[in-house]
Amino acid sequence: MSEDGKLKYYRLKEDLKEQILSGKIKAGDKLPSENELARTYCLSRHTVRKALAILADAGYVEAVHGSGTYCLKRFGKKRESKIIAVVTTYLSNYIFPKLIQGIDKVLSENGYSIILKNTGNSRKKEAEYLEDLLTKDIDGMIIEPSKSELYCKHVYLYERMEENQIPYVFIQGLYEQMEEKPHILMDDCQGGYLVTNHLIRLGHRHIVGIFKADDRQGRERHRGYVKALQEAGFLYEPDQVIWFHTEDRREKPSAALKQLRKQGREIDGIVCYNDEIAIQVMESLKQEGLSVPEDLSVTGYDDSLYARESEVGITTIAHPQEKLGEMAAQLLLEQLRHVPPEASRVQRLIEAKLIVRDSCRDRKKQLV
Amino acid sequence: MSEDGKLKYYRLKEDLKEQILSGKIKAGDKLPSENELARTYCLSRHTVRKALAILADAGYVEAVHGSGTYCLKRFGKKRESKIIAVVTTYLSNYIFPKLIQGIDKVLSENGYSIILKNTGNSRKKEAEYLEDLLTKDIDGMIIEPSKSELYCKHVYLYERMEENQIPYVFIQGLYEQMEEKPHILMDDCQGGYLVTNHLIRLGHRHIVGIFKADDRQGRERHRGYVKALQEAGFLYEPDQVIWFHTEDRREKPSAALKQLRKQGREIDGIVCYNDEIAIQVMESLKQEGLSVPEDLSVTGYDDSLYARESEVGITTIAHPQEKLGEMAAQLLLEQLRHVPPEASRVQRLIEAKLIVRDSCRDRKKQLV
DNA sequence: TCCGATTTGTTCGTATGTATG
DNA sequence: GCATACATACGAACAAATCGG
Repeated sequence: MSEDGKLKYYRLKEDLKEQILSGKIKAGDKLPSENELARTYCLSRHTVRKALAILADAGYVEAVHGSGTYCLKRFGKKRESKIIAVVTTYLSNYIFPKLIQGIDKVLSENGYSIILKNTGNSRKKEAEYLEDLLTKDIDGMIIEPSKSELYCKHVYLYERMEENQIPYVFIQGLYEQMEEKPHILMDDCQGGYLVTNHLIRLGHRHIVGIFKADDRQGRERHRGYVKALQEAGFLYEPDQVIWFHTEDRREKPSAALKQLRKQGREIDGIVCYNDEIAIQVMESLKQEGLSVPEDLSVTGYDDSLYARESEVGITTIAHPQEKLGEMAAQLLLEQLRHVPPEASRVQRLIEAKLIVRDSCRDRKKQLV
Repeated sequence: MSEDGKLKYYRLKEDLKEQILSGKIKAGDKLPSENELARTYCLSRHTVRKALAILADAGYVEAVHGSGTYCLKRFGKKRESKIIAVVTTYLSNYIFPKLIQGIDKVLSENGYSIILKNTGNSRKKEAEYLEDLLTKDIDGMIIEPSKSELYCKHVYLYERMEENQIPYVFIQGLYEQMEEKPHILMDDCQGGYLVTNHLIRLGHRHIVGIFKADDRQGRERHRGYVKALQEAGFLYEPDQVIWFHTEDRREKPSAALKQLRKQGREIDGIVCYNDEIAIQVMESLKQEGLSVPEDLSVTGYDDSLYARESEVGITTIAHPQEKLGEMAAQLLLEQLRHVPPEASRVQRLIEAKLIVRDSCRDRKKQLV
């Protein structure tokens, strides 16, 4: 019934819609007047009006009393919903509050609401939510991709977003195939470089790295770690690096470290993926009777509460998550305003900053 | 123009809408036929159809070909939007992530999306957001009231929510005038009782309390503190309690405590509003050359990272925020399912649990 | 500033098609 | 099959807003 091509108003409606979608009628164009359409299509004006009413209701055109009927810019979207979707991986993550705070600050100031989606770092969930969001009436999206180091199988969903004129901004991570899309990232490579370089300058020579294998941050921090080593003229030994995954994050790092030490490997410094891992490692070293920083230096990442409040303050990397949130929101707003004919290709890296605390020792000086 | 009462179809539409909203026409009722309406209102059938088309579009009625036009159940809401609004006070708060995680878990499992609103504990913002949400197409709301200890001047907005068939659940706090509304709260009184009683049982006699004056939690924890003192037969001295506000939370507690000690007041235990205050107090005591728990015992509240990771583990109160979130979401879902003829009046208190760490000393034993 | 042609908005009458009970 | 009710369609008239002259 709803596809009944016999109905006159339906055929006219479809014909006009096709002309709009194909570009024959462009945004802002004035449509033929009702009487003119009635003449050319051999219909009564009433029937023409019915077809136009449906198109107006669906947001394709707008009738202006006394002037004419005009084709709208963003077909199919009646009005701005003033809703932005924010898709994140973890809510439990200790950096999430800062991030969402930054996003909320900018967006709420501009009258937008946030719809929150949490993937739990699952690709399947991400795809599911993107599909759901496509059915909803959102104006834009800020997305932290799940397992961003893996090839993305649902690029088509992002393409559908673009077809629906829904701009989006990547944060924290980015799929390889989409590196030109607007995004805001932390300079994790630089952060990894900073901590490693810090240890090297304090006279460390045998620096183990512990990194997360299944996200961009892990890979980037590792890249910085390698860069610092090579710059200092040290040989990069893959054996010296421990890789862990989301699933084994609670045991793998300390277990693998014990293993390394059992193999008789000399270690004087450990660059950890983040503060949580640093805490875990320090706990494990303590149990083995080693003290930080006297016997071994340890660095963290994130400048979280762990780093500030733990027994031995952790030397770590601060990265302004709140600012990242703000910048991502700002970038999205720009995209919304310019109704981009050619999508603006803005990408930004946010600088990391070294925070020196008590978990690293200057090995060039003797212990007192 | 949109309020033009001169237009016939507009008047008929408004008249029918009024009859539906007032209950004269009930859900499921069959409306008079188009011809009948045309006769009784002295209109052409076309005009009647226009009015009915608008009502159908707005979701009040549904026309069934060959049968008649019927009044729908949830007037004005076309379909379930599957969106729930979550209104919180602070995003920066260290308990927010747990809370939202619990809410998200239950709601996303049931196919709902969350729209997030953050009031910054401002009444004005809360009212503003409620108005905004009323225009949006949400199915329900979970709300943490702002400055819940003050009288609520915008109850009318909550009444409008009910008129629009949008159920809501209060969490964390509750306005005095709305104590029968569905809510889920932490038993803060019990928590305050537990820590105070713990100190008393360890032989403390001069227990100072530090509480937040501008939220329900502060008042309730204070109530528990008083209850424990009275139960133990101690005199409750108001001078022994320090009240602070959101604005002076960073200085007031430690400053007022110094003042008390300067006045020569004997103190052997301090019950703090939360872990953050406990950390602040412990820092301040340290500067004065006092050690915790040897010289003074201190308790916190929240079982946050501060309590777990600080130098001296803080004896504190755990309250499962994630569970609170889950229960609130569950309660809201119940409300949504039952489409309550009489709003179900469910209220629940979640039990507090004492976590003993190292910040309290047993004063009945001598120090070694 | 006003006029008048054009265009959309409202309202009526009438006829026919089609689904329901 | 028939009455009833909604759906589509045509024609006509007037009202109200727009816009160029």
